Amino acid sequence: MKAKKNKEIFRSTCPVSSSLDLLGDKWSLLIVRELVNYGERTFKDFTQINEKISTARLSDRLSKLESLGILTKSNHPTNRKVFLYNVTKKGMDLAPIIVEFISWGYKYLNDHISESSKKMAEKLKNDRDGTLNEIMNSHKFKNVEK
Amino acid sequence: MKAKKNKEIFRSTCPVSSSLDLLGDKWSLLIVRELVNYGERTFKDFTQINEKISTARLSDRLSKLESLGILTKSNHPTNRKVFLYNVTKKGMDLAPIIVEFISWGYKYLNDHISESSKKMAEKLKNDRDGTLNEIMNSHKFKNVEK
DNA sequence: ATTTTTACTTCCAAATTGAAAGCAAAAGTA
DNA sequence: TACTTTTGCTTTCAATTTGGAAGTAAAAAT
Repeated sequence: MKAKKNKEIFRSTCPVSSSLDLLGDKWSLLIVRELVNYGERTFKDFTQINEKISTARLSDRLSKLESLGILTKSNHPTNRKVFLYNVTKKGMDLAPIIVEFISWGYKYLNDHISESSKKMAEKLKNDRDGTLNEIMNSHKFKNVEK
Repeated sequence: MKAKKNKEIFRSTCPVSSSLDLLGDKWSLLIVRELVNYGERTFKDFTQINEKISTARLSDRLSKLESLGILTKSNHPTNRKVFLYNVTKKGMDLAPIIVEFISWGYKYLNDHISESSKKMAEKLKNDRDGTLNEIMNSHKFKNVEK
């Protein structure tokens, strides 16, 4: 059966709104943040982030992000029950967005955020391009094979 | 009466999740995009954006963004029925985030986005810092007076 | 052989959003 | 001056999305 894909996913032809139509929910960018920070994660790892995502929602988002080509899902080499989630190039290319959220949050929510985030934000403030480059080269990413 | 403000606004002390807790709904960043692009808007202007926001939601978001200090609301000089919405420095500092969404959308949703967006995205690709600077200096912004 | 772990799914209440209609005051028009 | 239109909302309610708790099945660990 032919699944009807687009029930008007996109509100307009603006790249900002269209990107938000794909990623602008409560969790997608935080899942990407996790992968950008750690490179490879399991389902359980995601359930243990500070923001406390429910397993139902996590399951939704992981398959959505996989179908968007932002992450890949593969088998653990020895444990058949565990799956490994990796970021793709398309996902890693969201790092600049994440980084700008860090900088804005550091500037305007300073007394609320953690010390470790502040260190990262200060590093970004001193050398945005170098730090971003470092982040984007800190993990190998897997790509969807054709 | 003392309104209880924070019913746990923030999910964690991460600047990414905290920024998203303030701005990560379907409309806030698009309202900011409008102000970044045009500098000053009326309620009616916002109702005419391509993405078609309902007036109920627009009203919500404008007062929320005003209370966050991201925009200001002021009287029209001659027409007392019309209000003018302007971006503040805090709001304009979201431009880097918007700009990164443009770049990501241009790269990954290229065949969906408008020609004018593509031009902006190409300009950003050639000279990110210069273009961003230009954007951020293209409008005077009003700040909340203390 | 039994218990625990992992990665989910199911269910349903609560919160958020969309769409339409209504409204009052100000502005424009005759 | 009376009437119509415009503007910036508010109200209502159905539809969609999210949160939280519980359940499940297969694999791993004991």
